[in-house]
Amino acid sequence: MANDRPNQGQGIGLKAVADELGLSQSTVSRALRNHPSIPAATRERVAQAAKRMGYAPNARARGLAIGRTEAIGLVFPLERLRLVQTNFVDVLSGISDVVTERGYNLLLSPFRDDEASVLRRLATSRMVDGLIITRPLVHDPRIRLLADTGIPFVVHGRSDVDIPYSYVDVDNFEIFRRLAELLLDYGHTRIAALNSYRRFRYAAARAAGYRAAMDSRRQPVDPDLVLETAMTEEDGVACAARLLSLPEPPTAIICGSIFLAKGVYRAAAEAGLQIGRDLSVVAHDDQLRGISAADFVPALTATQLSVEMAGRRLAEILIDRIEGKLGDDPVGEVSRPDLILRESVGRR
Amino acid sequence: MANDRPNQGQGIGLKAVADELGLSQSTVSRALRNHPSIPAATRERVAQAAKRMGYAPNARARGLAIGRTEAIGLVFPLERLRLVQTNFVDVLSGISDVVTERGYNLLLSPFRDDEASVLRRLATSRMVDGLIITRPLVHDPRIRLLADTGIPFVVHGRSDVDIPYSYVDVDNFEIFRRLAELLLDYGHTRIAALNSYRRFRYAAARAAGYRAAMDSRRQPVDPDLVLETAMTEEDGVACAARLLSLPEPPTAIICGSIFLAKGVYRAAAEAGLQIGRDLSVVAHDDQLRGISAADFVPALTATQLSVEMAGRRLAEILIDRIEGKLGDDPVGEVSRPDLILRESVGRR
DNA sequence: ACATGTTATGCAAGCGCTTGCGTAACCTCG
DNA sequence: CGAGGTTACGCAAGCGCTTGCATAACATGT
Repeated sequence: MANDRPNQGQGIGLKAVADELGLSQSTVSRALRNHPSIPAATRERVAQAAKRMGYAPNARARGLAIGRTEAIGLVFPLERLRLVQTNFVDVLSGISDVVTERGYNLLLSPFRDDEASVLRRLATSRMVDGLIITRPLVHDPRIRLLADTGIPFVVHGRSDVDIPYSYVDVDNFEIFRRLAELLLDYGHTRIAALNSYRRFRYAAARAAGYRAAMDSRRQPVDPDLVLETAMTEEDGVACAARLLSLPEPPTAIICGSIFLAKGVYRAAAEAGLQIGRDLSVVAHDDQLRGISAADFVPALTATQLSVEMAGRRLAEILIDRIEGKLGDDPVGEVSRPDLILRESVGRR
Repeated sequence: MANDRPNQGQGIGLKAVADELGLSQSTVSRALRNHPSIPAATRERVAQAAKRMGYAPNARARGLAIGRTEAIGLVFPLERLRLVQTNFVDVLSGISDVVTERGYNLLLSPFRDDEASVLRRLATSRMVDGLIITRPLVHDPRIRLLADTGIPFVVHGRSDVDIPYSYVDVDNFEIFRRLAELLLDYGHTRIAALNSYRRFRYAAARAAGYRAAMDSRRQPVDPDLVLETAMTEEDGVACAARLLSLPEPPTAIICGSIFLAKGVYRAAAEAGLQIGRDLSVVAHDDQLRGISAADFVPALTATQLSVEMAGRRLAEILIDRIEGKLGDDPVGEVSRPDLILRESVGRR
């Protein structure tokens, strides 16, 4: 005997509904799942009874039988929730939406330090049908790990690994390239770049984009003008202050995030500089809620891309893959930014 | 035939390990779960083999067999993630910690509008072993709904319903009462209160605490001084501005959250008022990360209680309950605030 | 040497659902 | 009116694990 308290109490099972109607479990199951072999009349009768009796399918048993849980997992470092200024919750929000629409559940797995083991456990225990991982490094070991387990997964961002995998990414190279070119077009040459840490693939790509733009105009890259920093307002203030106190300060600053830009605006105000005239600022805008480049004073020129939409696509691709709606080949989507010109840039 | 692709491919099952060692599934299962009837030697042999072969228990099958999923669910409105200033992620962080420690998983269920159906589905499908709900209303229908399904659950906060349930709460009455009394002790009588919306039980309790303090000193409560607002910095600025422009402005303000207090500080600065001298401010501090009452200038006098700890307790109580470590009676914990005196309060 | 323990392990049922296949009952038609 | 085709449903196996009970092998006491 496995269980001393079988399906009783609150548990209305398929069996109970079947008995009530004088049908077999199979028929009830099929009727509820709209199997074509069940005539509409029966299907209706069953639906009624199920509803009346308060039948709810047991997700555990169903999961075992169909070999799926109808849940996907999201693994991320605990700090990403703790950070006040982050695009993480916007991604999460996009994912949640789709998960809800498709009738899936979302298993959140924050980890403190040992991500690999969390990932492996989740993947091999078949607790979820698929996984999403975020912020890949330039060479990210998680991709191999997941590929080895055979679980469907999709990466928010790309990584330079030699195995195929699915991803949703933005063209980070292009983002910084266009931002830099815009400033070059306006006659700036001392252009600073506030970028994230280059161990992350997206930051590395942005650095390359910046360099490409400078190279194409035969402008030297001054290492003092390229800073690696976290993407918060405070860091924006600090970086801007540092840049502005340089013997030969930049005339324009590219910000990797809108939070950073906000900080730069603050620092400029404190230094008595007017944005758009004394200092040009451009940024990449993830279109997070609660903060908009258009509301900056002066309005901030920025490349723009919805990170919530990225979250949606991540979930959609993953679920399609799980349900076999995609072929066997991984799919990758990279969206290119729109550049919205506003008032934060002036001629040098 | 239920499944055309039985346990194969990546799936190393109990059966495979058993065959490898010439043992039965039962023995391997018991060995892995440290059942006392298995001698240490065998247990060791099995552990080795399992590790070597990369055995990972199938969570779905285990869940069905033991009648538990070893996962708990957290249901909350999607906006709570979207809000920039919120204590939600701190609660989440406490919950995550415990869930990880106890080997459970966390199923996140954000909902857009129809919370009841999300809740019911989660509870009846036995997809999770227990649920946490947050921010109860004064009379919250979710409690009855969950109680009816029979699933273990615990509430972050209390509600005035006539069925027993488990909860973790803070003494909100006491928080506002003490804050008000402190100000009264300093000679203030025109004391404003920035509270949340009174449909939430915690806000109603705070309102009552404020009133009790005023009543006990025979001070009239001026309705113009009691505001209902969201708990953000912006709202703090707006409310303070409104209060200060009153014909007879308050000399002291009680803030329901530290974000609100931050806004009040800003508004006071703009109005040229010095906190602690021209205007006294006190607040309740959930001890969120990234913002501390001690770091305010001047340092903010506040009642203090860790909301992350509340998150931990919620998860601990829920899991203990699931595992039957608690009796059948619900447990409730309400913590009383510490009041930390700093420099934001002066004599009237 | 035999009854009685003790120890180490296996058998098989069961968790609640899905699903391949089988089969009555009914219909259609030459 | 019987062969062949539908239609509507049921049987039972199986998903991978846990666990109550049975049992074989061996040790112990008299």
